[in-house]
Amino acid sequence: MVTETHGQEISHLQAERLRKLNDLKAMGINPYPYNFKRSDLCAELQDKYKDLANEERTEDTVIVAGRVHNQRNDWMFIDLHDVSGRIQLFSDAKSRPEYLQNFLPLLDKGDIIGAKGKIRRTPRGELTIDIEEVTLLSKTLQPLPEIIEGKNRRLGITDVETRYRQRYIDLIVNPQSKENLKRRAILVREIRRFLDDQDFVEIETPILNTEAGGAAARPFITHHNALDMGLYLRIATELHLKRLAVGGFERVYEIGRIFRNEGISIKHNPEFTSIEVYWAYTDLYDMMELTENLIKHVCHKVTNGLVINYQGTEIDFSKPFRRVTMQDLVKEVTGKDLTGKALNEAFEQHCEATLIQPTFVYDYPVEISPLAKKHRDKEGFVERFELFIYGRETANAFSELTDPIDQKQRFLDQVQERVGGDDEAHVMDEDFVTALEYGLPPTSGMGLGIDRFAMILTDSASIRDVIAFPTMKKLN
RNA sequence: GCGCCUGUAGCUCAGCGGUAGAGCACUCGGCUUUUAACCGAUUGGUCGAAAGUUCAAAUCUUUCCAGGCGCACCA
Repeated sequence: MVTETHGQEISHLQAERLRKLNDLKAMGINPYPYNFKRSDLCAELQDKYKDLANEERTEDTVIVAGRVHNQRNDWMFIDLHDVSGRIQLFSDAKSRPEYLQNFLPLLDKGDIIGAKGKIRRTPRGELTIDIEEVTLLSKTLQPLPEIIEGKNRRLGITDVETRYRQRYIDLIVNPQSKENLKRRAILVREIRRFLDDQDFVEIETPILNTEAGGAAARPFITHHNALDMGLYLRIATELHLKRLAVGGFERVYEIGRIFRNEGISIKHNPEFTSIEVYWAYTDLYDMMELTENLIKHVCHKVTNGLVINYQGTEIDFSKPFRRVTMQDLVKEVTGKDLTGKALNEAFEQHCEATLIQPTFVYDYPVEISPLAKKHRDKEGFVERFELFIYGRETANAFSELTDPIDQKQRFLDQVQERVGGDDEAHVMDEDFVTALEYGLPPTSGMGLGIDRFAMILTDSASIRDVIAFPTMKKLN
């Protein structure tokens, strides 16, 4: 049977749910009520009664609420899931009250319900609530993918397009997807906690800017109507945070969304989240310490350990991270002693992919680092490091360039490159140079890709598995 | 942007010139303290879209749409 709702054809599965919805309404039941008070979460009950023996009953009445994931034997057994976990509900078809006999068959898998009853453990060892009352809290009109769990049964949906476009379905039926986002939330929380505990201050800087600076990347362009003015979405938070350091915020950071108008891949999403940290009166080597400690802290809090498995490869965060200069590394791998852009190219081509374990690569050529301070000893180099994990750049840091005259010249060099056809070269930021003229203390700065770090800590192959709603093409 | 691959029922997939299929889900009946419950019956499709070749197209060709992977770009 195919009928219609708001102009769209619907399947017989949806029609069946609509029929049940109407039957419920005819019974005087509001399928979308306003609130519900529960006494316990499922996981709390599982823990509280973990010592309850098989076949043992209690007189403890509890109230739970959640989504119906499965039912067996004409709603005799119901698997109910809430944010914490699951519990089984029981209602004997032979002895249940008439209203339940009429009401329960009008439910569907996926419906949100509340239930009240006494706790017991079945002969098979399943903690169960004997239903006394059931309340419909939200009727589902869409059929859900398979959500029955079992050893030989595949779970949920595997179609990645559906998973990304309709993440709510993915989250309902695929426990791993929910776990990834939970872990990401812990990761972000622990970064904040680690920095806040050391008196770093989080400050939000503009996303809309008249110029997109602080990185080499193509920006997104938008428009402000009232001002009739073109604006760019930020490609980095760097230049604003350093202005804050000029203003006296000696320890400052921002966790925020960055937008880069570039390709999409397994490790690139057009919008992604970075953290940038600026720490006055310190240099690159202090920042290396801070970064290593931050990563170890977060890894421990998220995974409960320091040795993790990523895509079948063990990654060990427990030992001191390797530290090697770009020149030494390139020489080690290729036997060549290079400088400048050639050094960086050789590094990217031959070395990056080999850096599986956490590795700080430092001392970068000045040509590719227009915001980093010149190396105190080595001509042609800057004080910069990048942290590589699983062959991927995960963090990037400098002894920040604080000399306004040098900074102006570096910007001018970038402008020349832009004129020469490099549309990703940095743009001139006169006000930033002016800020430096007011005095930026010696400062180290570090940026870290939250999404890529989250991939590592959730064992996700794709960046899209740690972004709730990744960028997708419009349909039709 | 380029190359390779994918798109069939709510979900997972088979079919690859000859009437559109399976398992699970849904619905109905049976049975009732299950653990993928079980037994039986039914229902369910513009085979991503359009055009072409053919007596005949899910299947072959072309174009388009969406997605995946790799390369390029990049963090």
